[in-house]
Amino acid sequence: MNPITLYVVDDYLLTRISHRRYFAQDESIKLIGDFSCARDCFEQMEKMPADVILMEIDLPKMNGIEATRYLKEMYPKAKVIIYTSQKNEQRVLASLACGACGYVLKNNSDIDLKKIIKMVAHGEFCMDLEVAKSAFSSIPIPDTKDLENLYENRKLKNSLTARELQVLKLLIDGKTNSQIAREIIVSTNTAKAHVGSILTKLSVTDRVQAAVKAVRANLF
Amino acid sequence: MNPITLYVVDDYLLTRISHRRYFAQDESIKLIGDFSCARDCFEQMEKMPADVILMEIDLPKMNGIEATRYLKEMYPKAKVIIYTSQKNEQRVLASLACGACGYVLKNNSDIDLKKIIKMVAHGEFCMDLEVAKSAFSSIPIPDTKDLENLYENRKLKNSLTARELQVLKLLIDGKTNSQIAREIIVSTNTAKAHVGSILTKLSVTDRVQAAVKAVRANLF
DNA sequence: CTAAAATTTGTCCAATCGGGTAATATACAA
DNA sequence: TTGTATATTACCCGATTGGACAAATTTTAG
Repeated sequence: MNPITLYVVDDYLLTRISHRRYFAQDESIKLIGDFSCARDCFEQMEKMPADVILMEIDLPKMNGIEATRYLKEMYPKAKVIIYTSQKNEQRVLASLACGACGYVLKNNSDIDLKKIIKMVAHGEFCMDLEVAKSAFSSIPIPDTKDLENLYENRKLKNSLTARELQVLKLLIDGKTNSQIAREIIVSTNTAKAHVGSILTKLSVTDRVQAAVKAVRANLF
Repeated sequence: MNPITLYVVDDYLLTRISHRRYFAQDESIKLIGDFSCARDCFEQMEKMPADVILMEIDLPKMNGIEATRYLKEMYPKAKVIIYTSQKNEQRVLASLACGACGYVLKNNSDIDLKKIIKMVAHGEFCMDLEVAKSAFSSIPIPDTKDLENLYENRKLKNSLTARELQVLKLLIDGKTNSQIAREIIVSTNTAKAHVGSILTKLSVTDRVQAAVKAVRANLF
């Protein structure tokens, strides 16, 4: 089995040196380069792409999240692991959205970075449990009893007709009844009627509540 | 080091048998019980809590996601790994919200379940990369350049005064101007004025758009 | 084919909304 | 101390909204 090739991007020299030591006597992971900024890493990736990139977020010029997005776009097979000291929820979510395959905290002496790198290289996604907790805390707990309608968007969607869904989407865009009417080429009265039945079906009393309910249910 | 204790919950007998074999000759992971339904697992947990529970989702009576929520409530230290064959996005999100520490696909011959169990027991969060991709696909990619305002909810929040935020929250609940006025004990005119400046600051033209923008930005 | 559901349009009316303009009071910072 | 931002209230007006009721046409499903 070929060793896993690894790049490290971290602007702090001592961190890079410590990484070099840490991976030096390892057979299965080969640290083939370390960089103080994203651009240097990109250049090297062109010449010799690595399997895994260990990425700090706080970097000069281009930050690690942006760099992750770029790397995933250019090298979809490359695995980026965020390795930083903050577990800011926004940053975690942004990292996940940008395609990071892991998020590990520096100030966690307890973890085995090598094992995580191997797991990620092997097709797993890994995070510190602590990070996962804070990142997933914003996911609402659904009605766990009904597996088919966990987040009830299907229930909602199913209760509305195709036309009503179309109208609801426009309603969410903030359109008035007459604007909606113009868009779907019916009379204002018709648009009003559709909105009316949407309100009834969603059991709300006005379009604001309807819009919020739909957005919260992730209908659009 | 003590071996990791493990329970398996899966209603399919052959799966349980195959697990027994799989973990039989392992020193570091001790499979100390397997159950065909959640209730049996709960009973046993009372007598002897396990470190890790491997949980199918599709179970008779109580499903695995509900069971996960229950277990995390009763035994916060226990680690639940969802082990199932579907990667339905809703189910993944629900599992994460309910505190699962992992989500592994059955039909992935390539993975090393033992390694994952060890990682999870050790305080990591693990998922198949495939699962992660589908689950995180709904997270919007933020403005990656501005680390401080990744999801611009802070930007939004900062531009509004405390009073306006209070009004915005009520607006999102679908309250009318006069209802808002009653709640914060001011005149209807005042409430109207606040709503007006909210609309201006969010650069939208009506309260529906304001509500949607606020909800989308995860302001509430 | 037939019954049910969805789509369409209309009218009336009271309530609500958003914009504009303006004035007063207060608190906080330069 | 002197602004600048915030909070408060008021009035007017046209546009929009939601409820209620009624009815025609089209589509869909049994």
